[in-house]
Amino acid sequence: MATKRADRRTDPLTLEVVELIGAIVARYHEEYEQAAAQHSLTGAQARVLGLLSLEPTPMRQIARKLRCEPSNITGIVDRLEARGLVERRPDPADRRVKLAAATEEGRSTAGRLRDSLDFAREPLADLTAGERTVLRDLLQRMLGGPDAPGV
Amino acid sequence: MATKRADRRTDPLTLEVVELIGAIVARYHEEYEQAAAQHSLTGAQARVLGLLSLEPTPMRQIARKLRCEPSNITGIVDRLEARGLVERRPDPADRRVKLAAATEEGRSTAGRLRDSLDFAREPLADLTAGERTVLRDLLQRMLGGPDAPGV
DNA sequence: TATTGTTATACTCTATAACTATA
DNA sequence: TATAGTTATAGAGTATAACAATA
Repeated sequence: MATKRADRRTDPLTLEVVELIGAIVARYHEEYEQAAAQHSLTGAQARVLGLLSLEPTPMRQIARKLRCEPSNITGIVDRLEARGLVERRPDPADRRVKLAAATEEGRSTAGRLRDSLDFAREPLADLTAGERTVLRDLLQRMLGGPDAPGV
Repeated sequence: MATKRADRRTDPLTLEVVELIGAIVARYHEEYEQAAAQHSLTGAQARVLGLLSLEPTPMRQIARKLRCEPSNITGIVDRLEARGLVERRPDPADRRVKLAAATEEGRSTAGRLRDSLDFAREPLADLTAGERTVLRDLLQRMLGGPDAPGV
């Protein structure tokens, strides 16, 4: 008979893939922190700056995207602002809101940081286009891709 | 002519896979911290406890495996020890060394924590054995697997 | 009343430097 | 002298609770 779904959660092949994903996650994080440090940024600062380099964002929304308490964002943006990478602007539509926005220098720093994040790009370059397509599709399904039920 | 390796670092398909890996990393971390919190552990405490549940380990070696300074391990083990999950033992071979070891309760907690880390296992169960094999091979090559040059 | 951002507080993680006890 | 573990210190991230300004 065919393998049951429950069995597929604990079989050796699955555990092997779980180990590999753990290794990928550890390495990704390490290289991300390293790249941030090369620009004298902490990981959290780099994530916020990367977000703001795309578009000005209310403090509360930054917290939602980073999945942390809004009170933490105050300090992180304070430190980025002190370095001239970010500025706070009023929101014309709602005077309670403050929009955090990357400055010109902030966008430049964010861009250089993105370019230095070679971890994922570099090893992927060794795969053929076909292999990368397969990898993309499998990862999408793992995350609950476009075809996933309930999305 | 064929696509050059350098181009394969910046083509849309590669960037798409990079995005997906970022999403996997974010979700993995989030669920790991969540699982740790359910046992009233921080992420760092959970990682150390997981390590010690495998075998007693000198303080210095824990730091090397977690890639942090040895002085940090003192506090983390202190807190785990205060909760009875870990104990310090002398090393008969070298009186400078202290072996941190998980207690019976510590091993039990580590085991329950492992079981609750369903993120990777659960979505993988939706893939067939063939797909999981392909995924394993691709991830191995990304990490510089057995066939990688220079290993 | 509810929401936005901030402040105050406490805890943890982190790196650095100096200390102790061994080797 | 070199190494293992610790202590002291300072900066950063985190959650919680309370607050002022605005909606």
